[in-house]
Amino acid sequence: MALDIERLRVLVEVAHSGSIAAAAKRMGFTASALSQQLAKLEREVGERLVDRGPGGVRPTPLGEVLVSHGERVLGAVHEAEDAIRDARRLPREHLSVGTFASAGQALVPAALATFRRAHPQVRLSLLDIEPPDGYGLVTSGNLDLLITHRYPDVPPASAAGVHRARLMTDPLRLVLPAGHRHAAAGRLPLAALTADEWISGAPGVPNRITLDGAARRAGVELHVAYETRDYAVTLALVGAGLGVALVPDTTLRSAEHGAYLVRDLDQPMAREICLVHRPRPRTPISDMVTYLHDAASL
Amino acid sequence: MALDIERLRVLVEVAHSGSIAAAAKRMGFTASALSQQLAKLEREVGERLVDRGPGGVRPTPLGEVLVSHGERVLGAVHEAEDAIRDARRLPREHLSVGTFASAGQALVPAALATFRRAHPQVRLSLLDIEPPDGYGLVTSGNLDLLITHRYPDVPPASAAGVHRARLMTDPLRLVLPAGHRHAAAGRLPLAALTADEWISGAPGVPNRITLDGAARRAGVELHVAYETRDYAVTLALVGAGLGVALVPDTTLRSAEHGAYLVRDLDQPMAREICLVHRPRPRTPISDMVTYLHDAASL
DNA sequence: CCAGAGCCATTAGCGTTCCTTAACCCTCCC
DNA sequence: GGGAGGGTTAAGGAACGCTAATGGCTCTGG
Repeated sequence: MALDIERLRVLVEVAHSGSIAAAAKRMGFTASALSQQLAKLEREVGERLVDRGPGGVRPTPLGEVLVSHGERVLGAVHEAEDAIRDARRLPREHLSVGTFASAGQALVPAALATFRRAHPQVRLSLLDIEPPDGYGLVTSGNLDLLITHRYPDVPPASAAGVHRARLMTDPLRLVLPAGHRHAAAGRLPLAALTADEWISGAPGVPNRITLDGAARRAGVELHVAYETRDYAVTLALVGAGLGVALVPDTTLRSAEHGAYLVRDLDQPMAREICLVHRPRPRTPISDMVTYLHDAASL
Repeated sequence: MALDIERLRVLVEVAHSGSIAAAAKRMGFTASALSQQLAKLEREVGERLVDRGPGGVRPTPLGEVLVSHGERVLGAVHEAEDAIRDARRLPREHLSVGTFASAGQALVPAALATFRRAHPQVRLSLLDIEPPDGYGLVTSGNLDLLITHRYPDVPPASAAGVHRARLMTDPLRLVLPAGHRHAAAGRLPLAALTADEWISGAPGVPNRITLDGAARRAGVELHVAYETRDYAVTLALVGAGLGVALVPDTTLRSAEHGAYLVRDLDQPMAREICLVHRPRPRTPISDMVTYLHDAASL
């Protein structure tokens, strides 16, 4: 067996993109080309590597294995290219940063602005990546820097082969409608809010996992009436008096003030915002890490 | 810059083989093909990667960098292939072992015989590799197992990315001609042997480095009159009364007895025999490691 | 000193591979 | 039911990489 690396790259890109068509667009090929290469790879391996479904493809278990190994191969290639650049004293001309939606509002713009002043010649690209995705993109070198988060009770993604460090701790604060019956309280136990309707993510969304875990530990049952993962929508719903919610502090700081009150739970919780990158980052990646830490410490 | 991985493989194979022609033979291509691929790679990188000399080529400094990265890439590909084999429960059909010359006499044959009984369907290939070479072959996956050694005072090869463990300690013993003036002694200081002619390797050969280091520490000057790295030749020279030498114990045990005496230095020295392989070896590599440990403990 | 052997670079030419185009099948959704 | 998005298949054409042949270079041996 001799795996062709270009085909491996196709598999990885397809897995990252979620569909053959999207991967083809990213790579500048037609979907037909990728389909053929993928079929050939499956013939070589002797087993299906992706399940074709409507709306896209998903790797099979064996496909997952090969994707993760393929990411390591591509990562090693990227490191080789970086080494050549370093040895020849050539500057890096591109930097790609992935971030989750709610981090993009305050943290990232400030750091990006500083970066642009310091490295005007480096082309920046920003990519929306919802945790816990994105680790594979860092491993394969497609992504230079990933800004991700870890909510309480959410099992941590494996960071094998990459470096992950906490950027900041972001408290999850309690948001109540104006005029809520507990508006006078400073800190509230979860048990005082069992009669309220909650606004959180759908099952599986980090915010929801954290909320469910807290409820379980407090021995209470909460009623999630509205499911959204968008905190702007959440705040609008709270402002309309439809329920209560847990919202990260950074999101509140950059949000328009509305008809809601911010309080805290008696058992404080927080999400961690993390940076993920390949080991031993060099400039300009290391600079961007610095700027992000600066922005986070304000 | 987008490094082509097949060209990287060419570079690595050429570096390992020491010449384009030899690498071409190994890979089943013509020398012309590899020459072209190598030239194209150099054009992409923008700098020379190998120095063409008579009798072969040697990597430039930048070439060395790219070779070591290329080895990691190829190693990751081999790991991917192994993962596929494991996932599909397919047996491994080939195992390649590299060893230095003087280990092949007792240790390796015993282990290989056991291995052949346990895994008759696995094709074995044995390769002569003189330390400190061979680590790159393990990294790239071309070699499954490397039996190497570390002599005192010899700077250790970097084992980054691979696993190295001591297989056994092999004392370096003093060999004197029959009838030597110190034949009655059991242990001798190096200072007692400054009048003798020594048999050792040429400068740079591990045996010689160890001997020079010991002489330096003892504050004495030794006279190396005969240079050979072949211990059979060494023993024959000693037997002929031409000088004294340091010879590994394992070599003595598998050698024909001759007209020489075996004694020890008062400051005992030993070489270490080490096994090098990729991390997390699976069967049958792990079995071979076991058999080698068994053979070493006899 | 010259002939021969090795080794590498170059060029011409061929063969294979891979990509694109185009058409068809499928599911989902308005 | 038709359109949109996604995946596959078949056929042509372009590009890439290999082989073969030639020439230059160095070292070696008679």
